[in-house]
Amino acid sequence: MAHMPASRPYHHGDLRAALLQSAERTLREKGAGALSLRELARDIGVSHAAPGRHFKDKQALLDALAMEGYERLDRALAEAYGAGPGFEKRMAALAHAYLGFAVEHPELLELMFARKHRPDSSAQLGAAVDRTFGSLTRLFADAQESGEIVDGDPERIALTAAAHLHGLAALIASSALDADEAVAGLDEHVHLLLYGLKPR
Amino acid sequence: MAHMPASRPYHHGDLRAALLQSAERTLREKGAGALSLRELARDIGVSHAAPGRHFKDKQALLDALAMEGYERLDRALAEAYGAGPGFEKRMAALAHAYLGFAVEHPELLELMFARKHRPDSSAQLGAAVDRTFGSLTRLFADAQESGEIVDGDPERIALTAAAHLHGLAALIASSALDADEAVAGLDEHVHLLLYGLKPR
DNA sequence: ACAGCATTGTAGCCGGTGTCTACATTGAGG
DNA sequence: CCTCAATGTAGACACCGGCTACAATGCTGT
Repeated sequence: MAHMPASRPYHHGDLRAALLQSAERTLREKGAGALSLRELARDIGVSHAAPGRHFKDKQALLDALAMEGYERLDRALAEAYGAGPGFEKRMAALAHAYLGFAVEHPELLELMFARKHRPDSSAQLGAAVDRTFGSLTRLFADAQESGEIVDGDPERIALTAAAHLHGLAALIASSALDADEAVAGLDEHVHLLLYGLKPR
Repeated sequence: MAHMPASRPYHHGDLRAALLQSAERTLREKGAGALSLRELARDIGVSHAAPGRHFKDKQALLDALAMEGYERLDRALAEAYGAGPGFEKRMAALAHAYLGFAVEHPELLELMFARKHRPDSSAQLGAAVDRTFGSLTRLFADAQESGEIVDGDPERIALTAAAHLHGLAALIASSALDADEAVAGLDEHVHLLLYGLKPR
């Protein structure tokens, strides 16, 4: 089927994907609060009840969107992790990747870490969070073995770095912090994280 | 009108405060998404349009709630700052105060750092953020003078600490991180922040 | 090939919501 | 005491999410 005829077929083909795509667009442009299932359906050209066949309710759509966000963020972090050998290089790459994601998709980040999820989705999303911070855990486990990082519970150390990055990202996403400024000073931030606030 | 049983006076007296109080309650109990102006009005016993006299729209109410949140957080941080002399003591107290707030009022924290605010409110809220992190800035400025803290742009140093704390708080509020666990390991986190991840 | 059936889309309804406007009641100041 | 701004009310409107009954479609087993 080369082209869609003037009259749409009764079945859309892949409504679910179309909904997610359109939803992501309006999320980016108008924010999560302005997202309406009916408007999505109108834009796509199906009836207002059609989305209900693919998402149990609105929150299910938002959760699916959040999952997509985690996948994207994971890819970005994994790519950064492979940016080359060397702990500090990788650390800097991960930091830039995380903040870059926050700058490019602030609404999505907010959605991913929103506290309102359907109970059944929250398990998947929790796993997604663990996966996301997994790159960090791996990085620090490796660095600890080679003695580049202080001893101690690796989980806690990874959490320290994760909290630091997520804090910056969250402040950017909530526009409490100027994005460009934060990115510009990011290397210095990473340095402070690694070497501490106490003089050496 | 005829039927007013218990003869509530036509004017409520302080509807604005009552709205905020009731809103804060439902925010705590059912979350921000479940907040309805009409329901608030019903609970208080006024007509559905009465809230409109005190808040231009729903977002204005939420913004006012967020402002209250900042005031509370500021008080908690100021109190922690006065927890006694000594940089490290104050730092620990601030950290516990911030995370305590996140544990007790996760929905409020999310609301405070939501990215959807009325344009006119966002200025006030931005100022509130600065005020909130002001305690940190002050703390680090003092510590820097007495040589307890590494040299460098004090704003950036304060932001490092702020990001760290806010990251932990945000992860708690989004229930991506277990609250008790985070609070239990908080002193260790502060230590890592101060002394860095690199071995000394 | 084709009958049966699960999947997907439709139309209509319901209760609820935010916001607007016209009107009613009140209390405070000239 | 009289006016008038502030506050509360009632009704309307458009929209939304979710449900149900129904229609069109396409897959699968025989």
